[in-house]
Amino acid sequence: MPKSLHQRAIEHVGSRIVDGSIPAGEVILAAELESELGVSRSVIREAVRVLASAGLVVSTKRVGIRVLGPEDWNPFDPLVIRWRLAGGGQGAQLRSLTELRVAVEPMAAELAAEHAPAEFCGELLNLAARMRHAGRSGDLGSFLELDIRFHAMVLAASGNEMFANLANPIAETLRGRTELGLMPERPHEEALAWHQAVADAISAHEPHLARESMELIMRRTNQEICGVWAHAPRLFPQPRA
Amino acid sequence: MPKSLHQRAIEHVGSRIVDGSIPAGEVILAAELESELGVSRSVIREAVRVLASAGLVVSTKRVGIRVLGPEDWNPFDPLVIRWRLAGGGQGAQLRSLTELRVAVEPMAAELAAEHAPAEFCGELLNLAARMRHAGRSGDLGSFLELDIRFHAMVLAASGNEMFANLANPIAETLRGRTELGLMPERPHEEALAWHQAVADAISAHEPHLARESMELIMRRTNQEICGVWAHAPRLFPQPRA
DNA sequence: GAGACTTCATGCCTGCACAGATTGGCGTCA
DNA sequence: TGACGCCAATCTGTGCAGGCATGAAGTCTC
Repeated sequence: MPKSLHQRAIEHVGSRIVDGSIPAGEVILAAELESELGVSRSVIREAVRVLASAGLVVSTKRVGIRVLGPEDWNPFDPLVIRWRLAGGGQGAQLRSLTELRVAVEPMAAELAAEHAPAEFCGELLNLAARMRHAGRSGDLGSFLELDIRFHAMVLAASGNEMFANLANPIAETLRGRTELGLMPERPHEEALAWHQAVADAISAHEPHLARESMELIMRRTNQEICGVWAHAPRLFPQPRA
Repeated sequence: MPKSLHQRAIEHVGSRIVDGSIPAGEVILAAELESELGVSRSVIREAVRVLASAGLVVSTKRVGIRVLGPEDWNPFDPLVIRWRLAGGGQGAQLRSLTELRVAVEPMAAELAAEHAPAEFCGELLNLAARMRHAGRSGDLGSFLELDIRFHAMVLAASGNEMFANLANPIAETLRGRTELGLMPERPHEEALAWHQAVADAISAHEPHLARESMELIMRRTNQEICGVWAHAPRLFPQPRA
């Protein structure tokens, strides 16, 4: 599937910046990229503009396109997240996203219990039942996809569009977790019960119970993931802004 | 200060989309924008590419530049957040950001207590002391700026770059809250004590205490903000993805 | 209703002029 | 001699104008 030249240019440069192939501080010239990719100026210029909007580069006259470091990247940019998950900084990205999940999902469950429309409640109950079935029969592939849809549904049901927007990176987190073999052979019976409890509490409009049930899930998630990547270096910006 | 034509084009089109002047579904032509802004194609094309990366538009051959609706916007894009805060959707944006704060900041405080380098602890204690002084003397302007720096410092001290990146929108949230007169005449003595407790707990490396103290702050914040904007409509995407 | 044809806006390319930041040379002065 | 300040050359992104290619939408025919 040959995408547009524009997208390929973004991909080519952006992925190399995020995986460290092009170090921060490096200065590249638009003309270099033109000949390197065999495309014209307009393609390069438009791609650079998009990369600049993600904080990956700044372009200044007479000097060129300066590559910025991780402290300047927009960590919520979907492209940045994807490139980080694909490359070497995978562990740090998974840990960051998991910490975000642990913070956000209990709140999302609480809000969902207050505001979720009926369709979402029905779908949540449906998903919880199917998760139990898939989990008990050991169908890990189906379980993963149902798990993804369950958590995306809770985030959407919160009615907070920022929460809902985290569904995609969180889905990638869940996929990454299973790909790396951080999941148990088959889901714990407790986990199945907790998901059911979340769906029940949201459907019954019990915010406090929904939050607590989701916190149980997140507590285990946090142990599973953040323990593994605890050694990965943390990024601290300059204290003085 | 006349910015670059590129930035002005982004601003012109993007702000009109977010504030609803250009409704979702509308199709605009690049040629229209050229004559409307009196700039050349390259400027328009580069601007459209950036707007497309934020999910505001999609451009397809033979049809033009189609404006997308709020459900497709990237709610974490700094430009989108700024435009939403500037326009009519201000209330919903403030509520969303506040809910995000309430979820994230206790977790950030917990992580900060585990990982924060010494410089951050010193600065936090310093800021807490100055906040108390400014708060008791009724200097609300200074208090606001110190409050912003305090919360930004906690987020940075968590060592999670996604949390740290929320400092700017959260700062705007705090400014918006005071501009709209949602703050008390002078800060409550309790609030001053809670901020001090957060700084103390982080400095003493007591994660649980840091989280609980921050939760006290957030609980009040949530009451102050989300109560006011409770009526604003919530955005629910389609349950079926 | 299926397929071929026309249409038309974006995709992509190229040449040119301009603006502004860096660099280095030049002259001045201590 | 050496350090400083000014100015001009230079280099690179910014913006402009125009061209052809592409492919999706609509139309027409069978």
